[in-house]
Amino acid sequence: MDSTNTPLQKFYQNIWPDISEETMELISRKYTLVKFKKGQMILKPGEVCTWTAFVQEGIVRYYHTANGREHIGQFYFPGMVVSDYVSYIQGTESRISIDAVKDCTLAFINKEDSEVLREKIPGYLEMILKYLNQIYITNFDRNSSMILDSAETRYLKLIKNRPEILQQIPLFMVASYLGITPEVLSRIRKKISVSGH
Amino acid sequence: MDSTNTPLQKFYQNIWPDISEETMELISRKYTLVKFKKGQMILKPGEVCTWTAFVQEGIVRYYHTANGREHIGQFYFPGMVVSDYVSYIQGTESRISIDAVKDCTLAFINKEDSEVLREKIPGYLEMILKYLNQIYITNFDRNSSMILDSAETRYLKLIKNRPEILQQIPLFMVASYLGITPEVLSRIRKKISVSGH
DNA sequence: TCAGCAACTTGACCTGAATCAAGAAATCAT
DNA sequence: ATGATTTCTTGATTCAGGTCAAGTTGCTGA
Repeated sequence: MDSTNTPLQKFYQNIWPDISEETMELISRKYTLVKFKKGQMILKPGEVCTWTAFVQEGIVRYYHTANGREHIGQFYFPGMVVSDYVSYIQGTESRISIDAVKDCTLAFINKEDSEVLREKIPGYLEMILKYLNQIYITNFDRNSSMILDSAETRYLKLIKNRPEILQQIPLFMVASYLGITPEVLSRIRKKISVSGH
Repeated sequence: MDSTNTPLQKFYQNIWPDISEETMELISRKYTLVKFKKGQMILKPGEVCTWTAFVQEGIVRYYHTANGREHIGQFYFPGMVVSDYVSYIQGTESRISIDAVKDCTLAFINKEDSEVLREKIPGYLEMILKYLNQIYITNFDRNSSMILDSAETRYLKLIKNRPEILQQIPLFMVASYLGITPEVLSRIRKKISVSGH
């Protein structure tokens, strides 16, 4: 196995620039790789989420189901961390679903192992805090946009800020992520392609 | 000054049940009380937020301004922590406003003093993490509700989960917090008072 | 390679919430 | 107290986005 350069290791080296070889090694050993086929469920509502995972390859999403319709909350690309953090913290039954948008490989670590790392590795807690701060900002911006911006503005911001989503995710899922129906997204795209050309 | 029982101290004792007298004393000394009159600005857009504060007394809100309209993001009651955490973390100019909904007293601590506490007090970082986890859940629930629920459902949940808001905040601000106009809130209330009796 | 299905588009119509306007009720300042 | 301002309500109308229906396009798998 290539000991550098995996998305997991890139993540740690990025968020924790002076991380030592030994620490990186210690962390890496706690993770277990699991592959999922496109469409396969990773977490179902009602289950308790006792893990967090890195996307090593492929794409994952989480979504709510309400009135028989899916509302996608986030897409996770290689290098990103995925979990139902609410269920994970509280130990409560998950109210969301997580599944594979494309064939993917995830690196899992369970709660107990995380706690071991937290106790053994000085600086691990700081790293978690730093990560949570990043997530806080990402979530804040996304939620602000949902409240303040029109559907068209949200779409334009998505093109600008997360073009990989447009390139790699089917439009009906992009629509769900934007909080609109596929029909409305189709009309927005038509309008922009006309006015923008 | 009464050394127990202030909202600040209740907060710490609650989130950190086995906190020592000395630690509590050390923390308390870093905070500075400031009073604000109803309507007075506490943080303006463009300023960098270098502090966090406890509400000791009164009510505070944060809001976005877009297209000349206010969108209230949160109300803070005694015992709650208020800050522009995005600006605080990143050191960037704030995009939100914080002001006093009622006359209030806040206990401020600045970023440098927080960092001193973080270095000196074992367990302080764990406490911050625990607090951030709470905030994560609160925000997640609120944002999910904004996406999944109708205006009426959001109002009914507010009555159930945060009755103090209905009791102490003018309706036009409640409407803004719910993401609707005062007219729509008025109609929802009328409908419920008819059907509910 | 082509049948079958899923994704995307387009049109017609509907609906929840916003907007505009105008009173009524409550609150505040002098 | 009382006039002025702010908040709340009600009605009429508009609008962004949703719904329903019917294609079209494009992918997929034997």
